[in-house]
Amino acid sequence: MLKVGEVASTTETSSEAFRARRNAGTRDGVAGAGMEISGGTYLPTCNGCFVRKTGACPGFGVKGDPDSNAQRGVQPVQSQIQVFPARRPILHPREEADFVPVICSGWAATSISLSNGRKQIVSFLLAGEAASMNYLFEACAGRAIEAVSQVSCRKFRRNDMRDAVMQNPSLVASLGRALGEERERSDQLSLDLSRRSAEARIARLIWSLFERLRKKGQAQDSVIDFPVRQQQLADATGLTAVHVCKVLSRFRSNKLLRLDGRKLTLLDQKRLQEFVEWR
Amino acid sequence: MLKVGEVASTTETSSEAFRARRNAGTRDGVAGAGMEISGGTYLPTCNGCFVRKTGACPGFGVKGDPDSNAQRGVQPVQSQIQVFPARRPILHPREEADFVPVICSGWAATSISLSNGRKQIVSFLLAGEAASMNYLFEACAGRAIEAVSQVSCRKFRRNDMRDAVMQNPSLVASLGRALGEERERSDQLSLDLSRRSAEARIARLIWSLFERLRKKGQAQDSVIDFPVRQQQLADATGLTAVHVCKVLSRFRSNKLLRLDGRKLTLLDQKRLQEFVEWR
DNA sequence: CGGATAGTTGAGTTATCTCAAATGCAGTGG
DNA sequence: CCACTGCATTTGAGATAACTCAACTATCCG
Repeated sequence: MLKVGEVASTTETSSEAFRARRNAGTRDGVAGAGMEISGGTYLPTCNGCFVRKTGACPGFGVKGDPDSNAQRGVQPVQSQIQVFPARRPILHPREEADFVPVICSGWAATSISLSNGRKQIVSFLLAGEAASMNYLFEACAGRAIEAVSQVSCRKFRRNDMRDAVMQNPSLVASLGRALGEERERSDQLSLDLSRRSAEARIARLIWSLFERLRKKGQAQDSVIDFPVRQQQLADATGLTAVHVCKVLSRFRSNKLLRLDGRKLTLLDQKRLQEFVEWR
Repeated sequence: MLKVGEVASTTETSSEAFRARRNAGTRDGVAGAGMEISGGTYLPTCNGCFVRKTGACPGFGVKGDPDSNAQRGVQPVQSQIQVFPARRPILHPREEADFVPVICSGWAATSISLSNGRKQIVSFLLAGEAASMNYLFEACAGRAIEAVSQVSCRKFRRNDMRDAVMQNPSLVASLGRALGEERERSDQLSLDLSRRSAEARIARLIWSLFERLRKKGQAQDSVIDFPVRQQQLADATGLTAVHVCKVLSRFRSNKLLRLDGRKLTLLDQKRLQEFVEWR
């Protein structure tokens, strides 16, 4: 069983962890945000990310998986899976890494920082998301990745991964779509930071995280796990932690949402969504 | 001779314009910012962009061009070249275009807008720059492109272009590098918008534009053509035109730069560069 | 239980915005 | 060549969203 800090190097061996998860996960048809084992250890809970389609993920290279390319004779790409406790760095901003990092469970964040400590979180990464398609080509210089909640992260060998994608037109198409989504998000981030009010930025961030989890089947009704600190919300919205706090309490008193423990409940999706589209 | 608004469809025919330019351009070894013809018409002045390496640009598919893949038997990709007057839209934000736009001469800007008119310029495009590598895969939904100065823009058929790139490993590598640069720039933009002062944003923008032109050999000493309006500087830095004006006049009175007519002179590169690295 | 981390609240400051009026500059038509 | 129009820039005065600082409380974790 995989413990915090342990590394499992693998081409196809450590897929037991995945198989265990998948069985547990599909038992009731709902994928939870993380399966807690005695002692707070989490197992991967992703439903498969971009890599799954390539047939390169050992977690899904299992016979009979309809989404897997295993049957088509694609070889899994060598990878390591590794577990990080919350708030720990996963990848340093100047690390010349030759791998593609993928979040298998938990929440992570990618950020860039000024030397005076000021920081911008560029994106949150949820279970089943590659950090960025850019890693297929080269390390994202300057970007740090850190764990928000406890995270398990799989690192695929870049060159093998890239070649596997390039030789398959339908994967190239997926790559293009993924790159497009990244671009769209980063455009919207710029627009948020420059032209939207603090309220709108926070509402939009929360809404988009909720939507992403909902699409993965990880929202129960209108409540989601929300391990993000206010300081991190501030880093993601270009605000101050103090100001985030004030806006959030305004939201609370307006009955837009509830946020306690590490659970987030959307109480008035309609009004919240107005922020998303406008202002 | 190509006039404003005219369209030249071509696979390799309209390369005369390019050949003319190249001859003129290389006469004294310096590429000017635009070759003025009687009546204010400009001809392309790029030194070749990403597309040149693919051998797909008819402007450079000429025998004996060492950078060209023409000798290696690569077919030029079908394209149209088109001239736009300053301040005119080149590509509408929701246009489902099946081509890759490349700026052959002049300045353009890509931007995204809110429905209330607020706007963020995501990048300036200089002669010899593709609008974004994303266009190789799909249209950049939501992004508008508009001419800043007079622009000539070549549009390559997307699918042919993409296939040409994908089947050549060294082009894939260039693509990766280009995507990385785009990511880096958009990361830095977010960081600017959220965490840097108005002074720093403007100084950095000006500095980076200057550097890009200098690398293309389009800076005479420390002066460049600078067709950008203050409103556009504001749209690019997330500020107000009024505030941009105030910051610029502070820069002027501090003898950091001169900016009149449509010429920009950097008077104190050292002090300006301090903004670039810090704050 | 104690120390560290995270969140809350209030008071005062400031960078940037909005509004408005004045100036300059380029292009147009007579 | 001139008056006229429309856009870009400049400048000042006042408003405000978000910031900083600081003290306090709540929560987490060993």
